[in-house]
Amino acid sequence: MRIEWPDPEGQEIVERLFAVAVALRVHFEETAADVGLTVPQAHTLIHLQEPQRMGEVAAYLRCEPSHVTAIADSLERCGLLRREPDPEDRRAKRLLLTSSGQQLRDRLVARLFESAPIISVLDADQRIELLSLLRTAQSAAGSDIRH
Amino acid sequence: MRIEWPDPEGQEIVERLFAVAVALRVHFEETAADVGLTVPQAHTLIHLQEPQRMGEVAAYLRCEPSHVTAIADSLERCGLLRREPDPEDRRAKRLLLTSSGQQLRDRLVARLFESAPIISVLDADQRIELLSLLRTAQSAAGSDIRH
DNA sequence: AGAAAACAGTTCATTCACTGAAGTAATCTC
DNA sequence: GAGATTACTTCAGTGAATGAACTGTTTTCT
Repeated sequence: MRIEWPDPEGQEIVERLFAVAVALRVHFEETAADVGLTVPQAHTLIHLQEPQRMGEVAAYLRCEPSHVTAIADSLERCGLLRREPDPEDRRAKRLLLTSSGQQLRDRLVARLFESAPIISVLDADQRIELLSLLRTAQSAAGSDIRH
Repeated sequence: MRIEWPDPEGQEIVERLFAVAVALRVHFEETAADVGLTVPQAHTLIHLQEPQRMGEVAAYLRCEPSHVTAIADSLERCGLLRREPDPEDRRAKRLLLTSSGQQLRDRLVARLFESAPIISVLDADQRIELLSLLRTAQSAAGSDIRH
C-alpha cells in the first residue's frame, strides 16, 4: 500500500493485514467459482449448515431481505436448497439444503480450508501463537463473514 | 462461519482471519464513504502517491482497463486527478493527483490507519509478535490491495 | 523502410450484485 | 378485534465491472 506514517510498525501490521484480507478474498472467489457458485451464493450455502430463516441469512450477509429472495431463487433453481415454512412463524420461511446442496457445501468448505493461504506456511508453534493473538485481538469486536 | 473440520485449531485460525478480512473491508468502506469516495475511487487515490499509468492502475485494482477509464473520469470530474500523456509512450496516459487530490488522499490514509480495527487492542509486545508472524507467513506469497 | 502485430486507452452495450419502495400475508399489541 | 409491526416478495433502478469494437501509437519482422 506504500503509506507514510508516524508509527512504521503499526503501519506495516495494517498493510499486512490488508494483504491477508485480499488473499482470503481472492481465495474465496476462486474456490466459489471452482464449484460453480457466485460469491453470495457460496456465502449463503456455507451459512446453511442448519436451516435458517431468510431474515437471518440477510443479517448474516449484511444485505437487504429482498436480495436474499433473489439468491434463494437462484439456489433453489439449481436444486441446492428448498424453502420450507417456519413452523414457529407462518410469515417466515426457512432455507434448507437439499442433499446435493449439502454435498456441494461440503466440497466447498473442504476446498476453502484445505488450501487457505497464509497459515499453510506456519509451523505448529507459530499457529498456536497466531491463534492466541487473534483471539485476544477479537475478544472485543464481533464480526461476520461478508463478500 | 461454523465449519466442521478435522483440525479444529487450523479451522479457528482461518475463521478468525476471515473475520479480520471482513472487519478491514468494512473499515475501508466506511472510511472511503466518510471522505465522500466509493471503494474503487479510494483504492485508486491511495495508489496514486506517485503518478501511474492507467494500465498499471488496472493491474493494481485487478480490473479491466476500461473500468479504470470510468474511475479516472469520475475522479477527474471531482478535480482530484489529472490525466497527462506519458512522456515515454504517447499511447499511454498517466494519472496524477491534483493538490486537492493529494490532500484528500492524505486524509483518507490517516483515517484508514489511525483507527484500524484489531491492532488497537494489542499491546506493544503483541504487535511485534503479530508482525513477525505475518512477515513469516507472507514471505512466500505476494499480494496487493483489492476491494 | 514498410506492413503486420501488439498495445494503451476509450466507448458502448451488457451483466450482476444490491438497494429501496410498494405489496401481501401473518403476528403482535393494546 | 383494530392497528401497527414483521417476513418475505416483486419490481424498478443504481453502480461496479466485463468484453467487444474502435482509434491512435509503438514494436516487430522481413
